[in-house]
Amino acid sequence: MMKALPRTKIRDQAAERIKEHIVARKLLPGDRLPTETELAETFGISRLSVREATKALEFLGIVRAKTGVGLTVGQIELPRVAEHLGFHPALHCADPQQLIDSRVIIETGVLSHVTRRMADDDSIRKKLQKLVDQFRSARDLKTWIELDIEFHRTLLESSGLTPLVAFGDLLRIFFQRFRESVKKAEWKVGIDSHQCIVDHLAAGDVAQAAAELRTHIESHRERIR
Amino acid sequence: MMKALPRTKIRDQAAERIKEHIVARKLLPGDRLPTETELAETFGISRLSVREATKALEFLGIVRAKTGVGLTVGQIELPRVAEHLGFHPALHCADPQQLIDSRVIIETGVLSHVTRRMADDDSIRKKLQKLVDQFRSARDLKTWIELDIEFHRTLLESSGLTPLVAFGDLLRIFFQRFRESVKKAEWKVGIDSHQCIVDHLAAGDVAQAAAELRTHIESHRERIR
DNA sequence: AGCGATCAGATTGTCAGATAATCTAACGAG
DNA sequence: CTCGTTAGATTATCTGACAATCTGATCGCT
Repeated sequence: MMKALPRTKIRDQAAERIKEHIVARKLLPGDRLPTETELAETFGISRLSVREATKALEFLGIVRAKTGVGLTVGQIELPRVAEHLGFHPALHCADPQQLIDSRVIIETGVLSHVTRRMADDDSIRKKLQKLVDQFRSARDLKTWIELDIEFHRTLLESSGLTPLVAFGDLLRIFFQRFRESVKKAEWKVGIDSHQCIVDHLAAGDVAQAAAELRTHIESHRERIR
Repeated sequence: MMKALPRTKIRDQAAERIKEHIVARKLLPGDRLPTETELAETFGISRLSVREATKALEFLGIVRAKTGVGLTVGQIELPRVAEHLGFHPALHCADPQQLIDSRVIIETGVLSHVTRRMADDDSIRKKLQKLVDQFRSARDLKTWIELDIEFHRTLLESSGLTPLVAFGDLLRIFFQRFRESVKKAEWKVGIDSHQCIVDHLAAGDVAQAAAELRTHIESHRERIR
């Protein structure tokens, strides 16, 4: 199996060896890996150092650990990785205008997928409509924010494109503080926009829905300049 | 500072708290974090459990540790992430068709930004053209792949929207294996597509450039079904 | 005064030994 | 046959400790 270790940080070497083991054996998600104790013996290191390595790999989904059972090969899910993209300088230091532009591109870009799926599944329209109705009867900023977020997320989800849902979630985190500065009158406009977007989508009119959505998202532009 | 912990895996909670701390304090790369011992005291857990959390974060670059000094904030570096994720594409859990759709949306979505900037800065066109020329004179798969990646990345970069560049880099990691199965004749078609895209962009024709780019990216669709 | 060497203190890296928590399979009772 | 219990296996977390590395302060020499 694997041979004992040379240099650098012991846990990093262990992590590399585990990866090598997975590749060499052509292991797939769900396949069993040696136990922590076995790995510790094989590498000639402490079990806790093995754990440091496996927790690192586990963070990315490469390895799965189950108490009482053992270690298995995991799988790498894009949304989980995307989640941490928030610590990438491009997001962390992003210009607010870029956040707006990025949201516009993503959200208008998925609309053709939304309308196509909406044509087959009316529950999509119903779900969005329900959010608009809830928004209309909401009375405080906190709820408006939650419902606005929910609406836009549901829109992305309705496309079925999980990578973009993940990315939208990420942008949302950085966008949060801008929502908090929206005035009461502007939230009312926002409700009408959401309704308008749902109506255009229901009619299969991607271009009009996109135009409305763009205007809606860009309404933040002046306020956050 | 941070308060003591409730539930689930203790190390995972610790990792989340550390991330929250970084975000709440608006910490930047290089900024000091509490020491392992301090974190252990604050969270009311063992120092080794703190280490399991920090090693996980360190694997992605979010945290840096230096013997004798302490912990600092790091940042996500996608080449490092790519290395970790790319070692065994069989572990990737991302629907290929969704990757294609997402790429189409992102890359066509930035084109109006590219043409606008290209009108003011001819070096953008020159840079893209140079990549096409290099592509045309390349003779092996590895170089074709590199240049294709470089072209698409440059396209995103040319928009000036750094969040989308980072996200495009992430998508690329999951897309890598599909590039490797492209046949020689298809790479030649790819070269002409790149040229066509550059020409349309130079002419300020976003719609045509978008159509060509969509066709180019979607050329993968049948092969990776 | 400036430079280099040494040392003390701080912090991470790794370990040994141990108990707690969770899962699975086997066995026994109804 | 089904359900409950138990034993064994393995991960989750802990205490206590020493090793390795870094940084800043101090001292000695030129």
